[in-house]
Amino acid sequence: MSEPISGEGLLFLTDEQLQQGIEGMFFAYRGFTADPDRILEELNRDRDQNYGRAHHRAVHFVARAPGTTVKNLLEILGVTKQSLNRVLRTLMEDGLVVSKVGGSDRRERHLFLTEAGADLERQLSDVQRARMRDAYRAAGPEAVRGFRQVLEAMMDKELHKKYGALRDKSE
Amino acid sequence: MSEPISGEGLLFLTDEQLQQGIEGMFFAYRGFTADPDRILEELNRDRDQNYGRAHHRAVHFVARAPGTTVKNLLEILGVTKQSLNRVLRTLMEDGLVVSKVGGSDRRERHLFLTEAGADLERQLSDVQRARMRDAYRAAGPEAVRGFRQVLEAMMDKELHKKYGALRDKSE
DNA sequence: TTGGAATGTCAACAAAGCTGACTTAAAATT
DNA sequence: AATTTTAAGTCAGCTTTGTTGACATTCCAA
Repeated sequence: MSEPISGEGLLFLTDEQLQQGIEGMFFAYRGFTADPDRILEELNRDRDQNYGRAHHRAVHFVARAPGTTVKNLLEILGVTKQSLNRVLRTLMEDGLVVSKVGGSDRRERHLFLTEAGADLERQLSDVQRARMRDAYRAAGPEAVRGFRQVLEAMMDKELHKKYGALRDKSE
Repeated sequence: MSEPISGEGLLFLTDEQLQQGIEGMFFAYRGFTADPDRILEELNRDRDQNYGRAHHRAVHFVARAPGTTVKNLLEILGVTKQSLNRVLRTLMEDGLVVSKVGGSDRRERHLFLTEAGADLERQLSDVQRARMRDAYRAAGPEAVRGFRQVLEAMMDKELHKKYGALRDKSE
């Protein structure tokens, strides 16, 4: 078996190497979501309302960009407003999220976590960060840089820029 | 703003850095699945039966480990047999997948792609590999190594080992 | 020969996405 | 001032993809 050759900046990538990257993403994403999924499942045991990944995502991005509008959240999550609305409604009913009428534009609703919402977010965030931290530590700082670079190159640039702008505004 | 310090092998990871990793996974996974999703949507236009990500995953792993059993596929995909069965049934009805009764154990069904199945798989695989290739090229060989290392560290080790064993057998 | 494993199937349900049609309020534009 | 557009929300209905639970069949292995 001959090793793939990589000259300066030029990469000879076999289909097998790419395929392994693809499967790496698949398996890693599974690991990445496993811990929050488990926590939500446990929380759902007692309760009537069931929270899933959609709720996690909503709570995550509201935590990260407090005061963001529904419109913004829709763009980031890439779902329809009907779908998001169902999620937000339950979160608001349960007192985890509140919406405030916009100051300059009163059509807009700005979203915030309540204390209870922040608590849930922290629980989910903690385990996910722990997994990420362990992976980073195991791979080392050089690998982390590379990891970030490849992820960056794989995502939709427009969307990511938009999100970056949002986050800056919300601070 | 002070830069995070990283000594030899020791990483000081701020929550912000980890959070960015988490969001990197989220956005990158979206990009990662976007192209196959689009192709499937186009194919679904004309047809009666609709294929989605579940079908893509099934076809992908059958292509990668030809002759694998339903049991194995269940473990890899992490879904119930009822859920997988629904997907496999439509794929078999449409002549994309065939199952053969096991030689040594006749309870087992070994799965294979037909020519048509391999065609679909190739279509989906091509765009996904193209995206991966572009990302790899943009990030460079050093980054790719790091990327693979972090993914490796993030996934469930047992599952991945099991999958590796399967692939080896199927060759 | 019997127990258990592998597979498949039926029914019913839930989470989370979708489209389409519509309302309300407010901002923007003409 | 009137109209159009935008933001948000709602209702109804549908699809995909996951879940349980119950059950039948086949057939290997103890």
